[in-house]
Formats: sequence, C-alpha cells, structure tokens
Amino acid sequence: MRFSGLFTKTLREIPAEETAKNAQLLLRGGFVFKNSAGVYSFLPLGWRVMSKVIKIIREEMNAIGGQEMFMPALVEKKYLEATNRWNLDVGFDVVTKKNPDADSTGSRQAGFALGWTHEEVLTAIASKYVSSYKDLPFAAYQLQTKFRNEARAKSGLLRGREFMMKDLYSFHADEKDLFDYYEKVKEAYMKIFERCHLRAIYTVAGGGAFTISNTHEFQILSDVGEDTILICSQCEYAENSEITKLKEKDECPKCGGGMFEAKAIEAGNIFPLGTKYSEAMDLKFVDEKGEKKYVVMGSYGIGVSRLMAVIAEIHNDEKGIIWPENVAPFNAHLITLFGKDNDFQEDVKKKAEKLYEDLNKNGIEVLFDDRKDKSPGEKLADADLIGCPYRLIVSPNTISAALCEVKKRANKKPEKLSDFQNVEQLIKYMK
RNA sequence: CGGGGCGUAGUGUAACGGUAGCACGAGUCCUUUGGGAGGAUUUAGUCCGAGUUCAAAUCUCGGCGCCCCGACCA
Repeated sequence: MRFSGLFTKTLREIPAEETAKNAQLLLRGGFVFKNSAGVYSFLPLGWRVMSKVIKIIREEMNAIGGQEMFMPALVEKKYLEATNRWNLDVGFDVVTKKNPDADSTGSRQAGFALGWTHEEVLTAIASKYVSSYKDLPFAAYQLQTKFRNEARAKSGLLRGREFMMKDLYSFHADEKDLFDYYEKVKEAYMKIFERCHLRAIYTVAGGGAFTISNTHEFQILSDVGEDTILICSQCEYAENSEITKLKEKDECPKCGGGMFEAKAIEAGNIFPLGTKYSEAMDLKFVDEKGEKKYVVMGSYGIGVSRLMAVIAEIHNDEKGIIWPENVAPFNAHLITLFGKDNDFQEDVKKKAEKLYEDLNKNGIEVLFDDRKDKSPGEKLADADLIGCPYRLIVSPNTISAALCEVKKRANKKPEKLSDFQNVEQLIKYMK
C-alpha cells in the first residue's frame, strides 16, 4: 500500500482527552477512530492489525477442531428468557420505531437484544442437530461484534460498549470429555497469546453471569488492568482477587512459593458451563444405553479488539507502537529520502519503486511512504508511530552501498548496509 | 448508577464579563528531503437550549458529550 493513497493521517499531538496509552497510540497512528465512548471504528491500518490477530485465532481454533460459523447480532427475547438472562442489565434492547408489541401504555417493548453472548443461540441451533451420543462432541466458534451496555466504558479499547469477540462453544456427552477439551482450549489460548507476544497468566476466577462454577481467565500483567490477581512467583499459579482467599505473601497452594499481587488485563476467559444451558433449553441426547441425558457444554471467549489494544499497551516506546511481527499492519515500512544532491533523485525514486514491486511480488507486505511533500523527519516519525517491524530507507546515502537501509523498529540502530545487496538477502533477513 | 474534571477551527492551546488570538494542519505559489523545514497568501472555531447583563467562550440553570475515580462488570 502506498502512504500517499491511505485516506487516514497520523496525528502529531497526543489526543488531549485520552490518558490510556492504547487509545493515545491507536488514535495517533490512525488505526482507530473514536465514534463515541467505547465505540470505535477500525481504520485501514487498524483493521489490518485486527485481521492479523483474527488470523492467528482462526488457525488455533481450527487446530482444535473448532468449526467457524456466524450467528445473528439480533438475539430474540425468547432465547434469553429461557435462561433468565433477558432481564440482566448487560446489553442493549432493540426497540423499533413501530413495534406491534407496544403495550397498553403505548411504550415500545423490545423483541430482541443486541447479542452480548451467544450460548442460548447456539444451544437452540444444536438442539436441532444433536440427538445421539454419536453427534457429540463438537465445537463451533464465531468472530463477531458483541454489544454490552457498559456503565462506564473506559481505557480506550480495553472496555468498550461494542467490541470484537471470538466466542467458541463446545458440546460434550460427559464432564470428562468437556474437561479434556477445556485443556485443549487452554493450550490453544496460550499459543494465541504467545503468538501475539503476550505473556498470559492462567488464572482461576468466578463465573459471573455465565456459570456458577470456577472459570479460568488469561490475564496479561499491566498496571492499567482492572483486575487484581494473586500470582505465585515460582509456578505462576494465579487466582483472581474476586474469588481468592489468598493474600500477598501467602504460600502458593500448588508449590509453596510466595504469592504476590498484581494488576492485570483479562484478555480471555474460559467457562465450564456444565448442563446449565442444555437444561434450560432442553438440549438432550441419547447415550449408548438409550438413556436421555443433558449435553455438557463449555464456552470460551477472547476479546479480539481488546487483545489488539493490549498489544499496543504493552509493546510501545515514546515514539509509538512496536507491533510484533505476527500482527503488524505491514511487514515493512519503506521510505524514500532524496538528499541535497538533485542528481540522485531519479535513482532513489526508481530504486524504491522497484524494491516496492519486488517485495510485493514475494508476498512481503509493504507500506510505501512515497509522499513527496513530506520532510524526512515527518516520514521517519510516522514510521516509528505506525510501528511496522522493519523500516527500509532508500536514499542517496544507501544508493551505491546497498539495496536499502534496514532498521528494526525495536532497535535503535540500523543493520549493516553491506548485508543487503539484493532482495533475496533482504527477504531472508525479514523472514 | 454515585462523585470529580472538562467541552474554543481538523489537532493542540490562549482570551478580567468588553475586538475570539496563536501554533500545527489543510489550499495556492516559490524554495526545501537523514528526525515532525522556510517564506508569501488563503481557509476554518466558542457542544446545544434557556436565563442574568448594555455586553457571555467566560456567570446561572437544563440537556448532550468526553475523560477520570468508585460501584458494576464474560
């Protein structure tokens, strides 16, 4: 992509009203646009990052047998009523301007809620297809916007009223099968966070509106986190302060190490649901002995837009975001500088165009800053702000010595010029 | 939902109750290319509504919005 064609722009100043680092960085770089508190648009650069994160999640979900699907955002009242969740103050009710259900007072009644979770919807779907133990187990997931009427949206993208979520649901014949799968999901989740260059702490937590049993959260340590967890300094066993009886300096119940308290951001959460939803919605199957039993379920969520914000929150310096390679909007950010000597201008331009073309042909995603009317300082500052892993410069300084100058965003200094004589060497280095 | 802060041009900021100003951005022209260039010129603003006043960005009330703390929260 050419920078000159990108419809968004970077901001020179930090948006005054934002204190959350992720919001400052994502807004300045032109990754997102805040439409209102907790409601964001994902701009071309930000959507590319989101797509990379989604790609990682898809790969790991598919690897554990998750079947991708897509459910409605309009969730019918009858579904949530079946599990007594219609009256929970979590979501947005959908009220139409002319609703035939208007009651005697003339007030309009909601027939739908905007989906804030989808256990009921998928359980209803499953009841059409599951009748025998032979139909189990299975797991299905979707990537979709979730709507939650947060009393207080905050911290940039970390707590939104509308956000991207991956939700996976699994269906089993018995508890053992559920917990076997639960472990697989745990491993898949750890891989996802690892691939996003985040260290997730597997944390025992409560079930909230979803289940009465204990659940597990994937917590990323950060001072801006809303959660407080107690972690063992030796084995990393952790419990959320909401449910734990542990205190700082207590002995770890697993290994005897010392527990300490830390702030953390919840990036994912997994729930053994048991038969709560299958009982409420009468999802049964016939086992080998011909007995009718309730399906045992689990649900598993990752806040995808929150995950993107956490990456920005953790991986940055004073100049901007430092995207991990797996989720960067582009592999490389190519800059042309023209120097003081007019003689080289055409050479620089030609060489950069050729390099851009060659990298594209080889599947390297490049943001090519071909802007002619911008000063070197501005182009370099934008490269730092946007934070692609590799910065490539073609200039009179590089033109006789190498293909281009290469600098990792995470490093202070560029690599040796002489190491990059042709595209093959460059690609090999970047891969 | 309780408490606090705030709302001036695209962005960042000034203005005692008395001419809405500055910088960046954007447009045009010229000069500029290794860390957010220079000159000339143009552009664009007091969140909405009521009130007090000769006069309101400024004071009062109401609304809306944003940020922060708390409560709540997969």
